[in-house]
Amino acid sequence: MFRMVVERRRLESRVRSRTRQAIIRAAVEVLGVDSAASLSDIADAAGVSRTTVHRYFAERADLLEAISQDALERFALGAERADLDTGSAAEALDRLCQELFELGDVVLLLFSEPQLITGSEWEEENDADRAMRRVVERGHREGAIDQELSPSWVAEIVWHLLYAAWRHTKDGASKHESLRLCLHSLHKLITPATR
Amino acid sequence: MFRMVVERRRLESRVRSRTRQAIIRAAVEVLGVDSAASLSDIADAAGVSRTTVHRYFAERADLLEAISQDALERFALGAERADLDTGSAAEALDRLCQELFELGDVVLLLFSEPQLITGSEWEEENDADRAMRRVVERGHREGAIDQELSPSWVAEIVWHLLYAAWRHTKDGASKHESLRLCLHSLHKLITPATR
DNA sequence: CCAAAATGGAACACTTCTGCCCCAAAAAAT
DNA sequence: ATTTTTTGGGGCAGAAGTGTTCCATTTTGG
Repeated sequence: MFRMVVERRRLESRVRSRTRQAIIRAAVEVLGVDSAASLSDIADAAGVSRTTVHRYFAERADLLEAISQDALERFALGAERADLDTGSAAEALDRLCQELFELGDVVLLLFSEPQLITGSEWEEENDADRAMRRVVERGHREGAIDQELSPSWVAEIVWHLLYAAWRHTKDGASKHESLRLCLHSLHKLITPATR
Repeated sequence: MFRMVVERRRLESRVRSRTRQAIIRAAVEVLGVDSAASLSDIADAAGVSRTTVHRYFAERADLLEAISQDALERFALGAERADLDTGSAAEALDRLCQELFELGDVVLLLFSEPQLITGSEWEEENDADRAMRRVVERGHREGAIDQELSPSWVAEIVWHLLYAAWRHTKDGASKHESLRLCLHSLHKLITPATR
């Protein structure tokens, strides 16, 4: 009896959490194309009524906040999956890029909607950035990454290369080719100058 | 008598053209920060009444169109000033970057408001892109630019490096240091791999 | 100084989006 | 099978932005 009461509301029901995810994903997709899209547009894309959207996210700002959170979590998960402490720094950075490349639509949205990343949780270094910094510092020590390039600049570049690659796919290039170009460019960039 | 009539409306009066410029510049600045800014915001930033904005640009879309045109012209002017046929391809590309870097706020806006570059005039290669392509092709012939990197990819990268550099300044870095990093990164990127 | 050009301010109707409410229907859980 | 959960649709009031008009005022140019 007690168990029932306690467990009943501990987590969201699967139905609700699936619906919530669907709305967030749809929002990312739609807002990526038109950052001024209305909640109706998002609801349609999610295959849900506008009423339902409001049930999950009372105000538009709440939805945006949720998108922001979701993005951070997905970035963190990608960084984790990249298993950065294995192999050379260059290889680790490669794997990180490959993981983050999968999140292209999120990257696209964050670039085209800078308002989203003005929250306090973006002020401090997020998990992906922290992961990048660690790899770059390791690369510096191991002599695999140009010392002229600060970790923050490398991070900036990585995000932009990912963005560029993703845009390249939107222009018709294959995902594989785009990712290849992205990694090739990154390699040349970070390789220390031969002297 | 005839001459007066003919010349009177051949061009806009200096007053009008100055006001028009002020509105466009203000719009670029304001929309770069918040792409959903209202016409009132833009009018305020331009030091002009909303009525006046409407006098110059009947609809919001007309203002956006004007911004788009203005951007194209400024890019073209930058490409022209870069004097691309002088010196090595790498040097020419450097100069082009330096010119375009001056247009940071425009680049910022175009990246954060992709809707702006969906017009037909952006479909075809614009002057800056064409200029880049020519330089890259020259670099390929002269062996100064990695043949693996297609002109379109180099162009994509250049825009992103410029954008990254401009964002870097928004994060507190000096313009000079940002530009230096941008050019340094570009050099490493385009230099053919030593084999 | 005078006429024309350019601007500012206020008001107006119109549209769109938003946030909220209620109730009936559908889906899921027990 | 029935009870709870979740959803859809409709309506409604309020906010905000837009496009337009009219008139008074300022600025410009001759």
